Amino acid sequence: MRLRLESHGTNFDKRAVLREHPIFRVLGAELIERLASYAHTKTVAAGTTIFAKGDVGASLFAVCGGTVKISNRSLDGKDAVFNLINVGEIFGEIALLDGRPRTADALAMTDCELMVIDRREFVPLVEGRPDVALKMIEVFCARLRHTSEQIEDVLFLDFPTRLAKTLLWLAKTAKSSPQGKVRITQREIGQIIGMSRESINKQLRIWEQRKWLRLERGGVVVLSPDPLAEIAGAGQPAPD
Amino acid sequence: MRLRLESHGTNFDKRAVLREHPIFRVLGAELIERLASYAHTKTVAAGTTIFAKGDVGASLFAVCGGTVKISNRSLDGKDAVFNLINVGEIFGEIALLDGRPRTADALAMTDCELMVIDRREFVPLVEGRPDVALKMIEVFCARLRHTSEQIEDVLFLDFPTRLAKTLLWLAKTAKSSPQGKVRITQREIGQIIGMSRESINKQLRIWEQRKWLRLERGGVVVLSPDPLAEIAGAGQPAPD
DNA sequence: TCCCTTACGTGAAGTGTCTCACGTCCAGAT
DNA sequence: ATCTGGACGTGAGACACTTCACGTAAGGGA
Repeated sequence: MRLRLESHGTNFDKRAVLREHPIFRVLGAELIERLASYAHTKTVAAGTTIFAKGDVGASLFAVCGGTVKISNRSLDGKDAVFNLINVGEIFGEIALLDGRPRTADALAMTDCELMVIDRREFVPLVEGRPDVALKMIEVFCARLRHTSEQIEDVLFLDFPTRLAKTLLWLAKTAKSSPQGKVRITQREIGQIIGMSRESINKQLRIWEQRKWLRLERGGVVVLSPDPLAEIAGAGQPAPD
Repeated sequence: MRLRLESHGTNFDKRAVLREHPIFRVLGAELIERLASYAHTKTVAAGTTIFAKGDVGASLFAVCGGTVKISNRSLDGKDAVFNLINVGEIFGEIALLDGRPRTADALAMTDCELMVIDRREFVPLVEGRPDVALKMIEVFCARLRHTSEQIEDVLFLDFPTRLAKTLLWLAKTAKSSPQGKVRITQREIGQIIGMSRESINKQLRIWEQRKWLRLERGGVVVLSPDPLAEIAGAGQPAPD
């Protein structure tokens, strides 16, 4: 594991992050100050495991920089990616609030800057501030909608449709460079939609020949999102 | 659709249900009284659609009797069952709290007695009572854990393992008569785990020949749960 | 009582995806 | 400058599951 990055305490402004964050900005300046004094920051290198499934640690993480992969490894080594968490989002909120073991692994895909808030500090805050509780509930609702949609997709949609959908999601959501370039390996795409690397490759090559995208080592450049969106949105027919 | 059941207002004690319910019993007698006066009851016959995906109605349902199926229909008519809700549980909490359209269909599998609480009444309650908010968050956490596990299962486990697991879940959770008899059709089992009726039938017959269970019209009787539990728990190998 | 719908049982044929096997190319390490 | 591991490309074969087609049986309504 490379260590290109040193962990040196606070290297970004916790208060600013909290003030800008959709969940925490409902707090007044006073509570933000209080939270910021509790929270500590953490800088981790790409490849670091932030927590693993089964861990009992109960903290909330806010991503201040980088991308975190929420995934899950089966007994025979297969990986399933549930979600990618980017700047301004949070993760680990389930174990934070019910105190039970973590349901998945969290892995830093890139070098990451994280803010860590502990259950001991957060739960009293929620108890005293119903509006924070409601914000958290909103987060849970969004997660639940996302997860339900994932199940739906796996059960209902065929492979090209899911791939198109995932590609667009990655291009929109994740760390895509200026012109829709998504930095992700084909193997990782396979782990997100639960298919083999080879299958991903075959479909992507078909689309590359149609000039809808361009394949590079460690990345995909989406050239024309529209036909992909049509496939993704079509729901059933799925032309190819 | 038969109408063996008449809908005649309050035919069970709302207050008693609220007092006994894991979520609502944290409220004092006063708030229970207030909620009970807001909530109305509803009795629906088996087969009734309680709400459909895309509906904007924002109410919470508590099941006071019967079983409700939370499912989802694909464009080509396939059904996926996300969850079965039994006595003492609630459903519809996502749309209740974020006010967005329903993510799934809710269908009465049996004649059902429901209690309905509206967003207008519930949200102010949550705002005023952080402990209720925390209880709701617990419900969300449980849902999220269940849903994540479903995804894991679909992606990682092979067919017999999933079937064994589902069978045991049904026997424990659902409306099983005294000796592990589960009242469910093979088609419905297929919809829960996302496989064809024929595949379900073939595997069940293998197990029937081993005397692990007995098949009946509209039901499965689990005779010896232990070997099934072993298959379900095995995780990967999956003997058959 | 006779339908007629629904559920179960079962084989044959078709097919999508995985696995395996291989080769190529690139990037960073030594 | 070479080595070496990872990522991509691509075909052949295997196999699990689906679909289709059919038959049987049970229950409910007219």
